[in-house]
Amino acid sequence: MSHSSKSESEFLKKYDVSQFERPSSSVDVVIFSYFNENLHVLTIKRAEHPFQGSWSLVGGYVDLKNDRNIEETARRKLEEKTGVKSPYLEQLITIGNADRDPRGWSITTVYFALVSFEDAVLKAGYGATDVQWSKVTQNKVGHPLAFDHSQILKLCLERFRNKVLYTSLPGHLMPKEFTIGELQDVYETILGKLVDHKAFRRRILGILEETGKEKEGPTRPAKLYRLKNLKKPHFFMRNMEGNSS
Amino acid sequence: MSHSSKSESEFLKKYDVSQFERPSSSVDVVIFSYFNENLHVLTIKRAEHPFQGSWSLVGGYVDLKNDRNIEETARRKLEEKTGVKSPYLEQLITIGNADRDPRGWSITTVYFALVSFEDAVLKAGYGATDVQWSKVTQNKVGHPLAFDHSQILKLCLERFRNKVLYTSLPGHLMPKEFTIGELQDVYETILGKLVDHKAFRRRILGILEETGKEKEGPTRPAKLYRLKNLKKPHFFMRNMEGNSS
DNA sequence: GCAATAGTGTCTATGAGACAATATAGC
DNA sequence: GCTATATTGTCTCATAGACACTATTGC
Repeated sequence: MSHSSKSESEFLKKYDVSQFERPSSSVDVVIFSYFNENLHVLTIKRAEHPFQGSWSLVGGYVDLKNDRNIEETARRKLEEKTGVKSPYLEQLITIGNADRDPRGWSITTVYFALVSFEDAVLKAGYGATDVQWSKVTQNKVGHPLAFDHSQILKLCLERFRNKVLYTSLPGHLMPKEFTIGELQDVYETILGKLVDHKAFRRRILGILEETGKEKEGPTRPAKLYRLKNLKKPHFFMRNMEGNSS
Repeated sequence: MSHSSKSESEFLKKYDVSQFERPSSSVDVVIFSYFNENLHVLTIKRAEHPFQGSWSLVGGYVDLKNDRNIEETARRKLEEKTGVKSPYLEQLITIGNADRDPRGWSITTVYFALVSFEDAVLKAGYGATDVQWSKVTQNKVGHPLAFDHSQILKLCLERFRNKVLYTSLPGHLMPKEFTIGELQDVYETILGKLVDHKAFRRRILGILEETGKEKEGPTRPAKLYRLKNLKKPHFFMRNMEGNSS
């Protein structure tokens, strides 16, 4: 501690954390999953005021006693509602202003998570009377959301959609083993447009590995793949189509 | 207010904002500029504890009375030190944990800004005894930084460097009019490697417009350009070279 | 055989990398 | 002329898009 000095430690001893008014600090997690040919986002029905009885995204206050950092807050909330322990989790943005919460100045750090539908076991838990997957269509869910959560969802979808153009992120929405066709369906749903299957295969094959198994069906069986190096997502050198900026 | 109800307004009336302990909320701004063939970042010498007398990035607490949102906090801090009113400003990341500030749990939202050297008029102002551009070399400045600011700077440089591969961001470090060669120098400094000049011109010309003027010198004069549509930065469809992920 | 889905072959278009060639200034 | 820097020409290479073609299943 080269910067430390007697006067600094004395300063800290006398420092009063409640000296200035602080905004509230929360974390929201936009949890996506894919099933029934649709993207879904996890929503909870709020048990308490404000917005009691409204649907909202998953979120909560940072727990200064138990969370070591804000990402832990996000993981805790996510596991509390879905039971999923190591999802794809990425920090999206932080929104802070005087108006977003009727209780006053509020700052929220928004994460977005991708979980496989099979892995999630929903549980309302503390603060919620219900929890459910809400179908995402047209940058929205079918009901209004509390606070500025509709805006947050929209922002998140835009970022996700853009990132899908040059990453393998949708792979994290899949079960452990899947066919290229199934993965392409997910890409097409998220992007809202069809993708050439030859170009898609060529591109995506680089980050998949064969399982040796096949998916049986009423027509020609498809090879089952899994994601290669699950550590970090892959970034392609080129975007898939129309640049969105 | 469809969600509102008598009980909600009563709840709000009785709501005590100091009920739960809150972390401190600050904003840090990594302000970059380019001159003397080097990237520089703005640093201030701290007037107060903690880290009194150390150099640090520009930052400060959110002012609940005067800032309408956290981006305004960032702009306020930036203008306070540089006088620049509308720089390129982008939110980078939010870091929150119990250890980064000796005063306790602290959350900071980090922005990064690009300003033209000519536009900045430095002023130490409140909380600083000095302010200066620190030369950036090897992901670092020449002196230690307070708090976790060295880490934040490194993170910021990595993100910036990566973004330079597919955007026109370095254009915001230039004076209003500049030559393609000058812009290429900036790209090369940031990336830490040489760039083929033909490929660079081809790519960058799409987002520049001629001023009709030329830069005189001891050799062949170079055309002066300015950035096209100053509104939003351009994203190229392809990266410039080795993908960094 | 047919229908349906899986998977391949192959041509074109775009734009980056490499690098040689040419242009224009001061001397 | 020579030097230095600016600017262009052009070949190659990687990879996306388009789209026709072949393969394998159930019926």
